[in-house]
Amino acid sequence: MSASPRRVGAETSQKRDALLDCVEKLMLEQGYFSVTYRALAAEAGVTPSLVQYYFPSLDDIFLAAIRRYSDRNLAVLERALRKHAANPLRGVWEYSWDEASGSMMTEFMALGNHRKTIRSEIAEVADCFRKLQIEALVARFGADNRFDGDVSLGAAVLLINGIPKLLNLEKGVGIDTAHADVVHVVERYLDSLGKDTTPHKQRTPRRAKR
Amino acid sequence: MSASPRRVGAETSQKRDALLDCVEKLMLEQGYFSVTYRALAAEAGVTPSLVQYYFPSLDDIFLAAIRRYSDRNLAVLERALRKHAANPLRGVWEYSWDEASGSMMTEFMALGNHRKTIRSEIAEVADCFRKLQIEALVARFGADNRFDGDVSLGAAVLLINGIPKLLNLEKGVGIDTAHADVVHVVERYLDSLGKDTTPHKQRTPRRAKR
DNA sequence: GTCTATACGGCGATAGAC
DNA sequence: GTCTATCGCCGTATAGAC
Repeated sequence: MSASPRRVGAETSQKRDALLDCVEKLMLEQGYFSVTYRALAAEAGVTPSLVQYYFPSLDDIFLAAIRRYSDRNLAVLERALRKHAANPLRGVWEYSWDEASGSMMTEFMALGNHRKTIRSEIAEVADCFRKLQIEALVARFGADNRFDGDVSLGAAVLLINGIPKLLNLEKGVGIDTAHADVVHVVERYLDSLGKDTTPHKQRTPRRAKR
Repeated sequence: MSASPRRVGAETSQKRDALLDCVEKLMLEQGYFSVTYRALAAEAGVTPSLVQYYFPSLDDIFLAAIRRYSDRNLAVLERALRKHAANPLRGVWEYSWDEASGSMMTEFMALGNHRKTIRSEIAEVADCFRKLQIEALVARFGADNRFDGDVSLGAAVLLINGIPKLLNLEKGVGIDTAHADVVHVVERYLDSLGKDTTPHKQRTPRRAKR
């Protein structure tokens, strides 16, 4: 059907993979804005045209980068959940913290703010990761558990995932007021969950309405 | 002392203010990436050179925009805190939600990720705003209050401020799973604070260690 | 399948003319 | 105080060499 004459390098190419390594390096050291065809080519010691041969547009570069990065992260998450099967929220916390400390994800999210294709990819990946996490929580606490009688599994995942991101975001603009306090609070809460033999402890006896 | 020959338009100029209006319009409608000299000039009906006359660099544009925006927001925060003097955390919540829903602040934070001058300005503004909020909490709960026996005032401000930002960030990339749940949880918690006549209610009797 | 040379229009920024 | 000309980047499309 397509009549496009444009030719693109194979995904199995070693050079392509080396280029993606350089993309990550540039993103971490100088931010996504510094990833240009010319800069990337210089970093990898190839011509800009070769970069374009493997990645026809900048979006293709970032898309490939986020996919490789997510695949790696998926393994990390699965390991964390397996390791903390008895207290999966701690697994979620450890993973989220890990992910947020490297600033790759922050770069991707910033990118996603302004590139439609990146935005969709992030949404898809995040959805997949969140489902995995909820699955682990359901296995441990039951599908309609509510922490403290109020907080649904989905809400807990969102918060435990989001807090490290939030702190990292603030750190990125030079703020770290009360960060240690927040970490301390979460840590204590996670500890209290882990010590129970019952699936979960409702710290208030009343039952949530919905 | 300075020998810079560069000449810059007066800050009191009407044209300058009109340009800043257009900056906000462009940022809200199309994102900060769309704010270019040429686009801004076209929007305002002037020549690109005139824009550069008032704002020698793009940073000057964004800096002026964030300052005008923050000044306006400061008034909003002060009003919210005054309105909810009996339950300042709810004031903080309402303000934060308000601020996060318009995506101006998200744009600025994304900008701050890659522009040093913007980053410093955001940090300064955020620090000022946070101090105001903590001040209001101290007046109501006392300086060393800890919600639920664990959460310091600073941590509470960070979380209540950050959650709307977090949800907004996710919404920006197309995710809204469990958002309603989180909002519901916070709302209920704020309600529980407001109904007390005592400064705060410790939902668990035990006292935090530190 | 790999790789390159070249060209185009838009960009931020500067120097300097009116 | 207002505005133009110009420079060196950028993304990317194309045409074609090996």
